[in-house]
Amino acid sequence: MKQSKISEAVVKRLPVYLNVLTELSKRDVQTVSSQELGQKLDLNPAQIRKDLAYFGEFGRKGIGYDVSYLIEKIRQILKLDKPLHVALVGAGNLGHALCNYNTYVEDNMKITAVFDAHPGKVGMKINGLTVQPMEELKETVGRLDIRVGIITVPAVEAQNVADRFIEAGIEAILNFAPVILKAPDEVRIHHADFTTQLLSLAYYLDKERDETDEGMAD
Amino acid sequence: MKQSKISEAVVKRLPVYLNVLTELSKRDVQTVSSQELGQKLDLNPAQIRKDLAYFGEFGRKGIGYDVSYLIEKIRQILKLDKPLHVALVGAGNLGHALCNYNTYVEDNMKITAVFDAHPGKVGMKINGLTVQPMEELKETVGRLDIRVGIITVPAVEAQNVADRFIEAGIEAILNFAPVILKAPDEVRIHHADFTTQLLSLAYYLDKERDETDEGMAD
DNA sequence: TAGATTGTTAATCGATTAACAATC
DNA sequence: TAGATTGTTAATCGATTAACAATC
Repeated sequence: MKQSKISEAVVKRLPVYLNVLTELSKRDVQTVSSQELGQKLDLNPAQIRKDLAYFGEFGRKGIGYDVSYLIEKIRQILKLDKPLHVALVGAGNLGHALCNYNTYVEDNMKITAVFDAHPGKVGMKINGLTVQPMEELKETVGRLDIRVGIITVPAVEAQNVADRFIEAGIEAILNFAPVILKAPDEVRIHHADFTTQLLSLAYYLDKERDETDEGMAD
Repeated sequence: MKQSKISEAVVKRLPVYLNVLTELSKRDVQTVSSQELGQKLDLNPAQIRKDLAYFGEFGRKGIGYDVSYLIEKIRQILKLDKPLHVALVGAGNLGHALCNYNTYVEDNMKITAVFDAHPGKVGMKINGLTVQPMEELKETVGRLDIRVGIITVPAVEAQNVADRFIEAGIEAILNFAPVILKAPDEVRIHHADFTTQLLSLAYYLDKERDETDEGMAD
């Protein structure tokens, strides 16, 4: 388990595998081959086998992978075999959306505290949780053993929130604000800004439409 | 302009550049070097120069890049030099969040129609837009020249929405549901499911905490 | 002129894919 | 045994980085 060598690309695919496997499990599928998985996910079967092989020998030659067993193993790898507590700052629409999502709950990841700097938001109930003021962040994070933070505040406030998270001992942050956060190397930061994703999509639009209609556009 | 050769990695970075450049522009910064950009974005300056050089010679040796000019050029590359209309299906919290975001508006990208399959949602006002029933999707997409679609519905409904989009002639889709969508090759699909992103974050948590506290945990 | 910085080629690094022996 | 499929090594492919001539 020389985890140091495992690339980000591999790690990013693990939850995707988990996703499909959970689907299969619900449909009572017992066994799956790398080829079947590859088809479903539009990935090369060799890549899937290689990804998994970084962490151990989970399959059986000639047979494939046992769905339940592989789910269990991937959960272990992702450290989702124990409940993992998450804090969220920013009780706007996006914050609400994330709190109401419960896909990750069955994966042992759960948002257990919500904060907002604006007094108008404090006290609100979101999916059973009460929005707390920022002043309570540090104490709550410690008390509930929260290790992951989500930032869903406007860009200007994001770095400040990150600093608070770091100060409180958060180990990893998922940032939805369109800002590059500064943080010490020990704190893992992932960027989930969808503005960027949306804009990049435009590149792939058919040019023809512009070129062909050049003269008659408008 | 052999666009065929440009990798997805490069295209994904362009909006990020645009972001920082817009920031700089607001602060009336005239000129920026690849080194400065690299520092801000935590990227190798050579990479930034190379990315830009795929599309033309936008800088001046010994000087750097003119901020406004580079913004203009990147907008052109991303086809954001003209207004680009976007439709969104799924008027839940996430849909609301995206509609209220206006970061991309200054980038010429705008959500101009919102749909929802559930009668309870139809007629709602979101940021000036009225939620329409799915039946009106095709007609509206045609009339408003909408070319990009965003899916913010639950996983089970996502493929159906995608099919409707494709039927209506949408060219690119940003999908927030945790499902791999099937679509013809001409339609570009980007995956923006944050469940996956959140789960992968867990991998990077410090194991020590588990190992050290092994005996005394709980 | 001297210093800075681009655009670009060459070198490096890393990730994906193909191929196949091992084995269920 | 024959067919299927893994785990893994080797080959390929692609992306990042270094280096430097060109030039502002």
